[in-house]
Amino acid sequence: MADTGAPGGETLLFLTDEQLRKGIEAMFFAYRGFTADPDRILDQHDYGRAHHRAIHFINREPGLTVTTLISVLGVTKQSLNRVLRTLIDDGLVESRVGRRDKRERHLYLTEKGAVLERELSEAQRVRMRAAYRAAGPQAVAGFRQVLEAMMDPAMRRHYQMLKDGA
Amino acid sequence: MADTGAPGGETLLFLTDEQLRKGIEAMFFAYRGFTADPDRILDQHDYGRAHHRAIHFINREPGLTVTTLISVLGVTKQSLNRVLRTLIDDGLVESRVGRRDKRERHLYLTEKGAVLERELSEAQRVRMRAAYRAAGPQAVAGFRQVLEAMMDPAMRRHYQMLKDGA
DNA sequence: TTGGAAAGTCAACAAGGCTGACATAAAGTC
DNA sequence: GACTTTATGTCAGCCTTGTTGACTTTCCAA
Repeated sequence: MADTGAPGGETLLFLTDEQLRKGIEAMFFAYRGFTADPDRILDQHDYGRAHHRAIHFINREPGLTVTTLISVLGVTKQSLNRVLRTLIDDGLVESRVGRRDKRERHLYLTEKGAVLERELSEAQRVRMRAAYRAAGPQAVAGFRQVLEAMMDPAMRRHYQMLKDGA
Repeated sequence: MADTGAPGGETLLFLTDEQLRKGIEAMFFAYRGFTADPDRILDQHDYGRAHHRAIHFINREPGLTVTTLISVLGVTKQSLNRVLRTLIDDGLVESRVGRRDKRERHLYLTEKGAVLERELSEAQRVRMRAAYRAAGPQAVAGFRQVLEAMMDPAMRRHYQMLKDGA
């Protein structure tokens, strides 16, 4: 498919179906790379991607409640619970009863949990760093802009909230 | 975590752990948006994401063999076969015996398959288009550069091959 | 002619989504 | 104080989609 013939061909070239398709495929292939390194580590520990995600956000926002984590991850409580249960039983995550509201459970990584978190995130950062370095600062800015625009509003809110520090 | 104190602080700011983490989270949240619209359509048709992926690449490269598709998708033949079986039985995909090598099966979308493909990819393009438009051409270029750098070499080869037209 | 590649299939299993139902404790409301 | 709502946990069952392993058929190529 060639240019749509829309006015300003050059500047709108990036909106052709062909360009969009390339973006779609880039997302698909890149996401595979994105998860590949942590996946290998998780395998060794008998954990899955779901554990990684929980660990990531508990580390990011220590003391967050179960409800918040459910909302960030976009899964059901039953689904999260299964994962959380093993992490707590294995001593990677601690669940503390809320002080103000005793119904709430606040989640924290234990030292053991923090160790795994660092291992996972460092592996992921290595690849990210290489990609950033290869592409350069301008590209990185664009990368983030497009990704942000691609998020659902609810997800963008979570992202923004985490964005500028806890 | 502040600047590493490395030389050229400003230009290397995008390589801090904090910046890398934001990129990681952006990937996570954006990928959810990326798959959300097709997922809704697939639900209605009683298909899953795996079917979408197969349909996408068969459309992209009509006549590709099962082995190639397995390699592109990065799954086992048993896994692909289950998905492919339903698509063939439902009349969305046609499997033709190879002319030169009769062991090979070449995959094509039927008209019915092409209809669903267009529905799915159009939904995905709508979001992509909006994101591209919001971010602008420069950002899009950067987006693609970073994603490309993030891929595993084997995946990048597939991407490149598809990149410049079939 | 024989070895190996491409494909298909069967069986079994696991991770991680989901829904529905039900239980408990703690808050909040009237 | 009784009632309702919220947060959490848990049991049971289902689905998709990934895995491994075994075995078969077809057929190209050395």
